[in-house]
Amino acid sequence: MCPEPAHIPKRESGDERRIAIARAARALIIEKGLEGLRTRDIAERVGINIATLHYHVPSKEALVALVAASLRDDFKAQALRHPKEGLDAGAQLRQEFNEFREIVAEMPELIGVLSELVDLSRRDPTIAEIILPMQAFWTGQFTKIFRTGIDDGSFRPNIDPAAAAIIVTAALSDCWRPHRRASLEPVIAELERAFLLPVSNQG
Amino acid sequence: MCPEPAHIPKRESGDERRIAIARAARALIIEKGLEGLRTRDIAERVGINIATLHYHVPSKEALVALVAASLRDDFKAQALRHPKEGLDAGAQLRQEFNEFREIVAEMPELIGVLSELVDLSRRDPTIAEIILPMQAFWTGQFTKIFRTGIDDGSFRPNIDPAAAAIIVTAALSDCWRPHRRASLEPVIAELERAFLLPVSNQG
DNA sequence: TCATCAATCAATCATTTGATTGAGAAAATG
DNA sequence: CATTTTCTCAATCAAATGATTGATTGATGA
Repeated sequence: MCPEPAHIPKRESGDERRIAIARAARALIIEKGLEGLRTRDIAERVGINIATLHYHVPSKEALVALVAASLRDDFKAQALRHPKEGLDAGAQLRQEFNEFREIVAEMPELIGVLSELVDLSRRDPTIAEIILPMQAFWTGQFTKIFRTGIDDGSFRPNIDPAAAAIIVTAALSDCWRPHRRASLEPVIAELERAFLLPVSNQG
Repeated sequence: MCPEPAHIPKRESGDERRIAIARAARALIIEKGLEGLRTRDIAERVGINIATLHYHVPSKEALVALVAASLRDDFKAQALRHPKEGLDAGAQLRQEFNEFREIVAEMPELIGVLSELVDLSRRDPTIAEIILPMQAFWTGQFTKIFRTGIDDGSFRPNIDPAAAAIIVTAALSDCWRPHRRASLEPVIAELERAFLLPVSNQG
């Protein structure tokens, strides 16, 4: 079923409220952590009653799932923002780095909340179902890039694509933490040196 | 002599109790996450009353700090278990990898709890004071190794030691997660290829 | 033997917290 | 307008939870 195409807009729609709730929840997860997340705080930040919150999101469990889904949606939207067809492997890798820079700049809480939910996925199958495919997608993007780069000779030939992809995503995620934020650019530069072959004098 | 009569509830010294409490708390943090950690559960696992728990550890905050300190102690003990003097840089790097393998094998919860507390350090200065120096120590070990390896010519000469250390520690920590555990060896192998120079055909 | 103190527990407290109820307001519908 | 549906809130509940109290137990030393 597609979303209703040319229907008349409702009043303050439930969808908008749910988006506002997810946004507030994400901010609060960053501020207080998953263990400090309270439905009352979310309602207050959105500016609604706790009962209204429960009208739109039936339970706290569903709320965390909503947050997970919102992360996935934002992440996919970001991944589709930049075309990667026709680029060589090195350019694709740099494009991925740029996308990460944009995420850190424009949705600074995304990686942090994602990191908390990846932990949560260990013990919550509902969340795992949303988060793990998303993580697999991100790692998979790098894996494909590494395969391409090995094939066209621009990357170090003895790379293990899957292992390298884990290293890259783990390093980038780590640089999201405040006390590591300043290291993002040096880390990206080091990752390039680690996997790209030095360019000889090319035109 | 110290044989233990099994059926008699033995009274333990304060230090022993605190160690048992920290151990139980670590296990429960892995099972339920920091957000699912309950003082009652800890007391039950240790086999003591909730009031006794509060006698030994005054508050939940202090309890988490106790866990952080126990992580630090275990981590330092492990770091001192293997001598690294006199080894060349490559051997030191492999020694660090071996220590990590031992931690994963012998204290499988250490890295996971550490990861949760690193997150917590973002918002809790008391925990940050314990955890961040510990993290800095670990990263610093790798930084020193990379400097040594660059100097003696066994590592890729254009390594940024600090950035490379972040990459290594982030990648290892990431491999602690259950769905990444199988990737530990490939990731370690890839890290070696990324930073060590090929040894045989060099010349 | 007895006084002292660390260690322990049953019972309970005071909040916090996720969730519900029932009533009502504000659109949408006819 | 009347009716229905959607959305909202004040009040409240029941359970969970961190913490405390007051009494008890066992070890130690004088």
